[in-house]
Amino acid sequence: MEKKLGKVLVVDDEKDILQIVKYNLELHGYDVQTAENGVDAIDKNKSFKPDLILLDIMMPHKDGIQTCIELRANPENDNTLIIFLTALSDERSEIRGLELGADDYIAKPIKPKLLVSRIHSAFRRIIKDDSKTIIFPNLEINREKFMVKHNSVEVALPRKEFELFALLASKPGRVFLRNEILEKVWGNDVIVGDRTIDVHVRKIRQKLNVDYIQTVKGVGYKFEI
Amino acid sequence: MEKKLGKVLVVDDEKDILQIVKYNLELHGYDVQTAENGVDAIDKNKSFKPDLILLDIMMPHKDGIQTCIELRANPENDNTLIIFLTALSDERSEIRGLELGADDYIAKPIKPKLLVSRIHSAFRRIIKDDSKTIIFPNLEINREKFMVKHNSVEVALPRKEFELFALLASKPGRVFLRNEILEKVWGNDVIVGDRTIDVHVRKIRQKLNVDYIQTVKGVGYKFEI
DNA sequence: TTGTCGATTACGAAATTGTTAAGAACTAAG
DNA sequence: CTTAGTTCTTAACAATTTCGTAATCGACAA
Repeated sequence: MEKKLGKVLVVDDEKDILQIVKYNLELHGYDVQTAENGVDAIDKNKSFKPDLILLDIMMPHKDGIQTCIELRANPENDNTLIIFLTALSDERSEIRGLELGADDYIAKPIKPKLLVSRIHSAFRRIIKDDSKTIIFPNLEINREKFMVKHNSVEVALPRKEFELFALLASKPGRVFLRNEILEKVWGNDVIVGDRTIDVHVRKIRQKLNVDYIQTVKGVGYKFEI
Repeated sequence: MEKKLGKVLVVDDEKDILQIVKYNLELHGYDVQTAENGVDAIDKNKSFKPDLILLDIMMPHKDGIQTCIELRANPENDNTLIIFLTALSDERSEIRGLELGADDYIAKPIKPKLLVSRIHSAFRRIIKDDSKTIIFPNLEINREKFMVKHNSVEVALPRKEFELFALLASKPGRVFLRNEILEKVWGNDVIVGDRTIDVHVRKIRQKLNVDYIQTVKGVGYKFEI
């Protein structure tokens, strides 16, 4: 099964709309569930835990605004995006929705392409943070946390060691020439001896116990899982 | 001086619009600067470092789309929101803008209330993290009361210490560079000595007895429970 | 065997952070 | 406006960690 981009819960009382939206989002790789009213939406949110909720404002059994308020009241949903979806294209309700903690607003009638674009855009904001992490089985390198997690054990690497390791891991399998490493980790103008790199490599190997870094004689080093 | 909500750079070639937008945003507590074209915008972005850029699409000297591409190419602006502002209310350009990495889209003619709402909403996403109370086992950080409750004992921290601690705790595990800390706790224009951060860290450690703050040499500090 | 290249080790230099105390800058109360 | 009490910043020095080097060892190939 193809990996899904993210989970979206669509809430609207018109089945036609649910269908159109569901179809279009699934086409673009999202995992979609639907709800027909606010009560239903809050239930489905609990079980499905979507990343994003598309919420119609005008609905029987708890309208979208009320639903939004309730969702936002629960800190569990802090990271859930809420986008209102509504026929009321007047300024007032748009403002109200945004003030209530919604993240965006899409006016009906729905234009599929625009819808998908907005949702892509919304997701881009969510996943931006993860992009700074390089993940392998048993190994996680987080540039933001300056941390290497190896077999669920966090290992702290000093700056040079970390930068060297992260550089190699950024392109697994690719061999980095010694010159290249010097240039990227130490900078073009700093001059350090030949053994410096080796020593750092050694320290990394020592700290991780496993030999992720392989020597390519006469050439340089490469990262291999 | 009242504390500003955030920094906004408004880019448009029509001076009327710049004025209207600037006026309305300043009225609501934002720190606003303006630019009249893309080239100017990129300059001002460097010096002003806004949190959000309102970008007109149709402009002489580098249009908004091109400007957006250039801004997004620089990882320094990863956390800068970009909202397009344009008279082209057709679906096409809206999609294009969003695909390019813009975060939202506001159609002209500008309705001041709506504009302000959207911007509030956009900012809410940025500052979501420093809202209210951060809770961990045995530790509770309350931004409103400026209180830290540690093992059910309330500890009062002075402002700088509190802000520093709250900043680190807002993203547990993540390392904050010294620069980042200075910028966020002290502000971009204040210049303080090198040992200032250390001294504050020490005082926090002292008052809480437990070492929630860890040093990452050569990099910065991080919070870890 | 010998030469080359990387691995390893230990040590001193350099860089960075920790600690302390003093006084400057602020605040709140009178 | 003064005073008393905090809070903030700085500076000097101590402690620690990281960095780079040199010396030596080991593997491998010619």
